[in-house]
Amino acid sequence: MPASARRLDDPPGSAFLLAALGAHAAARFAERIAALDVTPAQTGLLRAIAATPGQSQQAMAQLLGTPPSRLVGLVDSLADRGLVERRRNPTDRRLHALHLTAEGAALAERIESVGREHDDAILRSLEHSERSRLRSLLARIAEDQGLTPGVHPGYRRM
Amino acid sequence: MPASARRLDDPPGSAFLLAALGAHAAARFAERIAALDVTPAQTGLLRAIAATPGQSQQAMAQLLGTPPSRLVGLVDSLADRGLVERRRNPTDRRLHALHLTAEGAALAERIESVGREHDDAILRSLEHSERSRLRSLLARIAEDQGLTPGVHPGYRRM
DNA sequence: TATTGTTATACTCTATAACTATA
DNA sequence: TATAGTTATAGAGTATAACAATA
Repeated sequence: MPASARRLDDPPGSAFLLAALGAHAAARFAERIAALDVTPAQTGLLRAIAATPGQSQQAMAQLLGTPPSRLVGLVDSLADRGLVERRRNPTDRRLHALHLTAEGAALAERIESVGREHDDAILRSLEHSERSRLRSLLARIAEDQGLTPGVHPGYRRM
Repeated sequence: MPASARRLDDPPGSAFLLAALGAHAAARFAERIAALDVTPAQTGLLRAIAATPGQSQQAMAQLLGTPPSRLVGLVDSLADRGLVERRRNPTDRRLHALHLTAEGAALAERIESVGREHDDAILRSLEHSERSRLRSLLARIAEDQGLTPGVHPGYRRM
């Protein structure tokens, strides 16, 4: 067997494993939350509003790393269902502060709970000690790579 | 602070970290190989052909988990550049066996080398012993979750 | 009649840039 | 004139299903 073919048959690197497993985890999560009739992007926005309510759409767009125009559609889709509110700032009427409604907060908690089930399903083959070791390794990489905690980088041009 | 808000401020689970880091790694890899004028999907196909040459497009589509119609465009894009060859089977002229050309094999090796640089960049914050521990944890999850080794699950409806 | 590969069509997602309303 | 948000438009990527060639 020629050297080139041998090399291509080699197992791919850890970064590839990470990408493959990440895509798998994301797809499985999307399936779970589809039962709640929300998309991953909507979920991330709900999470972000819950974590820091009252921000303007511009500020939120910057936090998530998305063009403001994309945020409009996401906010619309949640506002139409009464999950999110735009509150106009009386001082500067250009600003729309984002808040969860009571239903939005309730849904966010349901999603959080689905997330825990999802976590267990993905990590079921690891012991508890291994899970925390994995978690700390991943957290270190995420910090080193400059990822914003709790924000999926998929909002940035993918 | 109410309980609901506290919970939503909690760090997300490991599966979320995995998804976020995987998307990040995939995006950085896409940037690197853009210099070679190939996309991640093309890269995966080149890899698959290199690993198991001579397969029909149907067989390849099944291996990658993609509709055969999607494979046509990918193969076209590589064949137009002289990287991949369709060889018609004289016995059954419906079948097109996929092979790399010499240039295709050379490009596949360049990509492999870019992949190693990419790996180092993503994992630079970990010691060597930590990298192998991470690798073995990820490999176990991948196997438990039924991922085909060396194949990115993104070929399946995303 | 069944199968391989291809093409045609339509749909989803997204970014860019023009536009409005407020300041 | 500058900024927040919105709308319009166009492009990329993909799946579904119809189709042609071959068996």
